[in-house]
This record gives sequence, C-alpha cells and structure tokens, in this order.
Amino acid sequence: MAEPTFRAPKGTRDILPPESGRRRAALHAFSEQAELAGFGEIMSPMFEDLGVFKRLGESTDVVTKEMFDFFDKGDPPQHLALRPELTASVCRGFAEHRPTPPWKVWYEGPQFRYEQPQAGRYRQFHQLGVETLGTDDPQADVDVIALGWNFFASLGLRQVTLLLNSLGDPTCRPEYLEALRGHLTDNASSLSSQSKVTLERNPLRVLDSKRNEDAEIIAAAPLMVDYLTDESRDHFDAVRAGLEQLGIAYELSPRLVRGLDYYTRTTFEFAADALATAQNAVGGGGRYDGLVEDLGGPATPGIGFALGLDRILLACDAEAVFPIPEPVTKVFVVDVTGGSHALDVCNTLRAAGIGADRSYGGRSMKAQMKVADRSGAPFAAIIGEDEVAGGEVTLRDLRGDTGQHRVALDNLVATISRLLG
RNA sequence: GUGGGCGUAGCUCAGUUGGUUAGAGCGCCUGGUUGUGGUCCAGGAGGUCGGGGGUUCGAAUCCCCUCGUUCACCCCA
Repeated sequence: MAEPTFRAPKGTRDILPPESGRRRAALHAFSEQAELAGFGEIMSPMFEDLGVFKRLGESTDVVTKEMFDFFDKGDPPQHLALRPELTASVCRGFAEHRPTPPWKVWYEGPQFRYEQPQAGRYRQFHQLGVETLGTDDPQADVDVIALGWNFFASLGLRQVTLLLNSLGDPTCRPEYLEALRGHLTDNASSLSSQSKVTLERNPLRVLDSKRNEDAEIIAAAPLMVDYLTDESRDHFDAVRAGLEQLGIAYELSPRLVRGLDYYTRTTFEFAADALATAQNAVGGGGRYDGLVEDLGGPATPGIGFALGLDRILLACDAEAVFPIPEPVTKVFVVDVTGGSHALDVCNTLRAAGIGADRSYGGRSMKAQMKVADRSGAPFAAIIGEDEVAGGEVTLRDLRGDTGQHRVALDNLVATISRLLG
C-alpha cells in the first residue's frame, strides 16, 4: 500500500460517517439523561496548567508518564498539558468560580494520554462524565451511579457489571495502608519485580496487578472494608442500600482500587463483560473529598464518574446493540435537466425540515438513481423536462412497492410529510 | 518503556520450491437504444507489493534495518 503523506497521529483516529452519527446519538442520549437528573453542562478548556493535573497524585502513571505537556510562547513560558481526564478541571473550575453547592455538572469531550495504544485504548479518547460537588450525602453517590447505570441500559447494553468498593477516608486509610504494606513487605520476596516497585510508590496499586505470581499474595492481603471507620462504614452501607432500593445490581469488589490517587470512600467501576479485551472497564468513578481543597478551593466533597465512549461503542458492537442511526436524508432529488431545479427543491424540502440530498455534476439518470438508492432515502424526487413543464416532480418510493406518481411542486412538502407519517 | 503478530488495489484477501506486462471478491466509474435504483451482463479506472539496504542473472517471495499497525504487559476509560 502506498503510504499517504500524512496519517492521523499514533493513537488517534478519524471517526467517519456513518459511525460518527452513532457517537453523536450516544452523546445525545447521555446529555439528555444528565440534564433530566439535574446536571448542567460544563465546557472546560482542553488544556490546563500542568499543576492542575499534578494534583491527581504523584504516584499515578497518568501524571508521571502519560501527560501530553508543552510550554506556551509566554515570557516566562507556562507549562501546560492536554487534559488526561476532566475531574481535575471541574474541581479547578469549582475552586475558581465558587458556585453554590451542590454543584452538579456533566461533560463530554476528548482526553489525551500518552500511552501505547491497544484494543480499546487510544491516545485521544472520548469521555462522558458527571460530577456532584459540595455534598457528601450518600444518596448523591447513588444518583451518580444510577445515572451511569441507566445510560448503559438505555443504549441496550445488558452485560455491564457494576463493581463497588470503599477506599476509606483519611482517618482509616493510613491504618489500612500500614497493614497492607506490612503484608506485602512480608511477602515481597515472592512478588513480581514490577509489584515490588509499585509497593514502594503506592501499596494500594499492587492490588491491581494481573500477574500470576502476585495473585496468591493479593488474595491473602488485608481488605480496606475491614478497616473502615464507623462513619465511612455507614456511608458505604447507605450507598449500598440506595442502590438496592433502585434495583441496581452491584458486585462488591474489595480489591478494586482506581488509578487516580484522589479517590476516597465510594469507588466503583463499570465493566463490560462482552468485551474480550484487556480493557473492559467502560467507566469508573468515586468520591474525591479532598481534591477541590488540593486545588486551592474550600474543603468540598465530590463524587463523579467518567465513561469511555470509545469502549462503550465497542461493547455495543460486541452485544450487537445501539446500531448506527437511520439516515437523515428522506428525499433524494434526481434532476436530469442540469441540476438547478434540484437546487430549488432541496432548498424547499430542507427549509421544511425534510432531509434532502442530490448528486452533482449532471450525471445520467441511472447514475443518479444509484446514488439515491445508496443514500438510504425512502423517496426519490425525479425531475425531467416533462416535470419541469408541468410544475411537478415524480415521487418514487424506493423502499416499498408504492411505485411512483406525479406531485405538484406546491404539494411536495405536504405530500412527503404525509408519506413519512 | 518491554515483548509477540501483521504490513500486496479504497476494503477483505490470493499469490505455488524467488522466474515473463502482480490477481480475485466487494466497492467505485461507464455502458446494456431514446428519462429510472436495489438483481443480472459487459467493459474500465485504481497497486513503484509500507520504506531503505543486501543476496541473486532475476525478489511481493530470502536476509538486515526502519516505519506503521495490532495484541499483551504496564496503566486506565
């Protein structure tokens, strides 16, 4: 294959029609549900001061080695980074604008991480998310989780598992970390070399390891849930009760830790069981009760999630649900008199809200009919010398067996509206 | 960052032990008598066989390097 001069950068891709229409439909479904649940959209910058993301944690790979960072042309230059996620931006925005809590926002957009691409993993990927800041009511957690759950269901996905855990709070976590570190250190000689390194940085992360040699030690490790303070325990129980009240099935996953260090208490992940790849997490989130304060704002609790649109659509493919939407073109105008009548007719139909398209370049009727067929439009409006003379078009049913008949130009919009029901 | 698979027309792929102008299907274009698609038929366009170097009389086919892609580790959505 002759190499094109340029191609989309590694880990990025062009989303072409009609697949792009499917993504837009998914985005629309999400925004609609978020708005119904009282969330308003936040549109934040694609890049931020690097410091905003550094607050995500010094031991997270997202921060330490996956950042697309650069310096601007200022004097002195500012160290900026393309956003690797949006929770930090939302919290920065909260700290900056001080909206009245509770502040409920949703977002969608591309995020960037400098990683090796693989199945379901891209350097530019699209996330949908919500954040509720300013309340630590466990029912806010439930509302957030339910929104994600219902969104998956609305797409038709059935094989999604909600994994739930609590990562404790600043009071009980240190005690647990000490116990965990003790256990892992005692068994360090059997741990994989990578996990030994991870143990130094952040023992919690060792629980994430998929390496066989670590499995036994991880299975025997102490669990956070056994160390929760009464307060965190009560919160966790209330979240579980709320989910049960709404009939949302969840699976307790006591070793679920998340890749960002800011999480506290409620932590969850949506796993797409239909995906056979290593990346089957289609969404994840939790509480981050200290993040706003870290970013210079008032102490503010928060809960939210981010869903990966790219993976969600892969999961839809795997479950054969949420197909590409029907084409918008309802009438394909075939004009064999040169094309200027198609110009008028298309313009009229479009003004009336009826999707209309045509071909260009004065092609033969046969060629134009072929394009009409391919367009998916249910009707072709044919214009030849006869029709022009009579102020009419020939309306042909391309999908059914109604045949074709002449329609006066003045009645075209009404006729098609009636036929489309 | 580490390791494996793969790179032949727009797409999916054939290319026999290295041997003449590199093939198929789909898609695309043009026709099949004067204005009609989805079926059928006939033509046609389109490839420096990812790139570079080497071995050879001769390489898509063998060797080396490189780039791209893909999967996995890591990490995460």
